[in-house]
Amino acid sequence: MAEQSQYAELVRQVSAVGVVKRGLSRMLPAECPAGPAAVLHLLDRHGEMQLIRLAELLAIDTSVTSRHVSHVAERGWIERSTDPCDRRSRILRLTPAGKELLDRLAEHCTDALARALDDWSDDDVGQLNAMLARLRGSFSGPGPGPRHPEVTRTPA
Amino acid sequence: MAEQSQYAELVRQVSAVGVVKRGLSRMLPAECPAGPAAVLHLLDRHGEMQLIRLAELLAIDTSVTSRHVSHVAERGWIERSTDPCDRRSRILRLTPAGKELLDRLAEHCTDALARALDDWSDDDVGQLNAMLARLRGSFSGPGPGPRHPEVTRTPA
DNA sequence: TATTGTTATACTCTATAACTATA
DNA sequence: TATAGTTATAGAGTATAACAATA
Repeated sequence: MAEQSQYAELVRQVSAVGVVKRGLSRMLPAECPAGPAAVLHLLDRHGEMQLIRLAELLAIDTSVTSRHVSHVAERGWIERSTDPCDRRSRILRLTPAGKELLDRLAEHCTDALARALDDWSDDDVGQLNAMLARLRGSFSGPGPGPRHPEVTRTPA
Repeated sequence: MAEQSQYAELVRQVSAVGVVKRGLSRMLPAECPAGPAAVLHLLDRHGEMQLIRLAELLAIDTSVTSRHVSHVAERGWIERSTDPCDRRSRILRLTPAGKELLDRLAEHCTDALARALDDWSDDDVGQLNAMLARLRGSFSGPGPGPRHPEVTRTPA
């Protein structure tokens, strides 16, 4: 159990991760922004899957996932085939073109990250990855609690 | 210097921090979303300052900062007084009402975080904070490199 | 009736660019 | 001319709700 000042600092640090995200986004081509890129990455890493599972891995709503998926499907980077076992669902699979794009992005991002993080050891990055994964786990668990209650509002 | 697989994982982890950010946002009242809340927090922590300095601390554009500041100023949580030394700039200062709101938010968030992170030690949180700060530093430095170049685009 | 996926709508956060007022 | 701040516009990302098709 940590102290309150640590929590406040954590909230600030998490908010400020936005700068890093935007930095990473700028490495991506306009045609394939961060959301769609994450779709390609997960399909490559975990293999073909249904949309609902993809949404779980992305930790976002299925409606949003559906749009990202449409984006990459329209460009031929993935294909959607109807599941013969359950014709409601569609199987999402990376195409060779998608794999090519992904490899190109990975290479490009690696170069840029290697420059930005040249003083980070492999172990440093591994530790940060582990802590972020743990943080996410702590938040997806029983839920972070209810929405903030009543606020004494100053009239607009 | 870390390996490529670690970088790829880092990109995913950073993207996925969004879940945590949204979890934190849900703790906030509708009247004071995350952006404005960060303004209050920084003014409390660093004392009165100009908008341009606030934008630096938030690591966002001054135009965006200006809107967040207007949001909290309209609700009486901060006051903007013209700097007598330089009448172009305005001094931003937390009001007692703003301080009250902030304390209420801090208490509420601390409770929720204490529940979500009950198995994190003070040291764990401190380490994560330090690594996130370092990560941000690595990205604000000489710049993460140029935008992604040409993409062999599949016709839409 | 429940589930998979899609679409419509709205909100937050952000950047770029054009503008005002002051230095 | 340059700087502090504001506003207009646009884009990415998200959630909620309503909907279609299938189970």
